[in-house]
Amino acid sequence: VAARAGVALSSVSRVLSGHADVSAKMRIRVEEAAHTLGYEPDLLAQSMRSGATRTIGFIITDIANPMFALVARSCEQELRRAGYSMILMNSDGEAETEAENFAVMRRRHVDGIIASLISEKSASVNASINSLRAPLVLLDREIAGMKMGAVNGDHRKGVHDAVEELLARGHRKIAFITGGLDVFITRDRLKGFRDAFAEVMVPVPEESVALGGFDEEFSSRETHRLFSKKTRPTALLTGGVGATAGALRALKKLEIEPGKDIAFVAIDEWPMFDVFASQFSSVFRDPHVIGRESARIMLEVLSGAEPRTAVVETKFISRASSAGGV
Amino acid sequence: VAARAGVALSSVSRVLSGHADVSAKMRIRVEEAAHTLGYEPDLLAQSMRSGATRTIGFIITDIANPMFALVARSCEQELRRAGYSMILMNSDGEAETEAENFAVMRRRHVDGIIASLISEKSASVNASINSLRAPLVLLDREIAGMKMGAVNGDHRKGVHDAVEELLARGHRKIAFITGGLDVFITRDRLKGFRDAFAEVMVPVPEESVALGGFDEEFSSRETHRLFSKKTRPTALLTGGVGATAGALRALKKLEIEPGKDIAFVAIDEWPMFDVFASQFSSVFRDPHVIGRESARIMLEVLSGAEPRTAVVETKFISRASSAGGV
DNA sequence: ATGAAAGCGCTAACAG
DNA sequence: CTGTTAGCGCTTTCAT
Repeated sequence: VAARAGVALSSVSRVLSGHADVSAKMRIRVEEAAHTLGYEPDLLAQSMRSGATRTIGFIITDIANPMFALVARSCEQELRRAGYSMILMNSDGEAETEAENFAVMRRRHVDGIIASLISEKSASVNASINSLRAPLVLLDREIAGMKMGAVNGDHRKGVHDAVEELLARGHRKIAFITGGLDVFITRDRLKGFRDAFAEVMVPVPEESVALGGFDEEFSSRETHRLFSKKTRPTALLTGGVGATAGALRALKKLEIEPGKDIAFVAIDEWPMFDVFASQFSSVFRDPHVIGRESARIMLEVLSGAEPRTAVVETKFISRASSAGGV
Repeated sequence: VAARAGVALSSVSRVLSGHADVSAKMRIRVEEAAHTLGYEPDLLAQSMRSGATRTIGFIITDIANPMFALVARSCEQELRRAGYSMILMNSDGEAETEAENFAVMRRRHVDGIIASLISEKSASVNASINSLRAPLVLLDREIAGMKMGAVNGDHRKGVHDAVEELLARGHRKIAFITGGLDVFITRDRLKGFRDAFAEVMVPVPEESVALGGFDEEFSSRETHRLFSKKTRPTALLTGGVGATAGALRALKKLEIEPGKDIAFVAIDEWPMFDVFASQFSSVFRDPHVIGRESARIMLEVLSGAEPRTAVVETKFISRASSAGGV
């Protein structure tokens, strides 16, 4: 190392780690030497000593989901500014892969993990989490009895407002397609859905609710099933970009025009939404805020704070498409 | 460590690293002990010793660009299967940030870097690259005199075919908006643009070519400028998802309908393209192939192979929108 | 075939 | 205030 400044290595270390107890002379001398030698600290060795890698794991189903890509960007920015790097791993929708990703993160000694779990219920997940030494921040997931950070959307609100409007417009048979009940986000959305019906004392059309997956295939299949019936729903609500994509493809095939033949509300927006889907009502949440908050909570916890839950608002934005199907 | 199998640590190491020269008895005994103790190797210490971190840096402008998100997903999958992890860093369009990202990667001792540089020309980039010990794979960039891997689209082909069709339909004043000439991708696209004009002996409408940035703002501004003129172009070609988004927003404001008032071809597709933009002609390239190939080239180089350049085909897909504006 | 010991680059504890 | 020394968890000579 740059101990060729004529001093001991420990003095160098002290200077570069900004320790007190160093003379100005020493400081200058070392800094000069370090500079001319183009010295760069070896983060690996530092990590090994300190136990902290200044590395955060980011585990999601699929970075190609535009919502997650936006979250990841803002999260990475925030982490980077604080001197942390992000290790990205996709779980590809496989619980097994997800568990393996957690294991890799543990072996890599990441300082923390920000994750959107496939399911809160799977055994592998709980094993992964329990054996984790690093703090965890979950995105729209809730695991009881564990103290961890979280960023949760106020999904109930957005969905409630959307359904409220649909009900006011006279819709009764409202279809709702999104992921399964094994994740907080769906439970919260469903709550909004049910609450809106309850408020106007209308029974929930259980047979039109399809909760099973965020993937396009599930949504496409369920849309087909629900809208091929003789008495099809008059409105459709899809939760998540994948669900929306699958539903829209299916509707196209069925020659049902969303916003005209049926009322339609998309939960979550996607790239160029304003250009191509500006007539679509939506339930909006700001992915930038989600990413930023998840990073901030993580950084707080790493500096000793108690983990907290950030709630991100969702907003129903009524546009032309919710006026269809009447 | 699990030297409580009653043997020396070195033997344990030998067994777990699959070394030869170990008796079957020893192997079994150690594996058993390792298993019961739930031993997991410390990747950090391993890296420290071996010098290899099994970590690949992925540096791009913005993971929220859907094209890059798809590339990143496939790339990460491929790397993960080979036991490597991906560290993601966005450059946010800032050369300075990009350079800093390279520096962080170096300090982290990543085994390699896959990057889509902001510019091939900036001083900071060349400094970053030259001081890099790790192999580099570039995405659609070409830096002369350096031996490195690359994944380049055959952009010339796709753009050529698109412009050829537009010219055949009688268009002469064809606008072309995309990034600057300081990156291979633009130069290759421009070549296709020029070649198509040359083949039919028509002069290139230089005043309608705006090469300056992949961001929406640039594209939006240039679209405004070009299509506000008295003799506006009759066709528009936009290179990249950002450029397309910016142009479409501007056209909307100008009340010019792409595919009807003017012919329109988008280079690169985006999420739900098939649902909302199915009438749009496009120049398509498969991001999955790009991501996969970039990972493969990296893995090859890491196992001692010479870096190579993979060429990914691009395909002009003619749809209704290229028939507009005649 | 196995054990003992050195060392990767750094920081922290202890002397001086 | 500064130098010396031990050790993070692992792999790898070098002896046995």
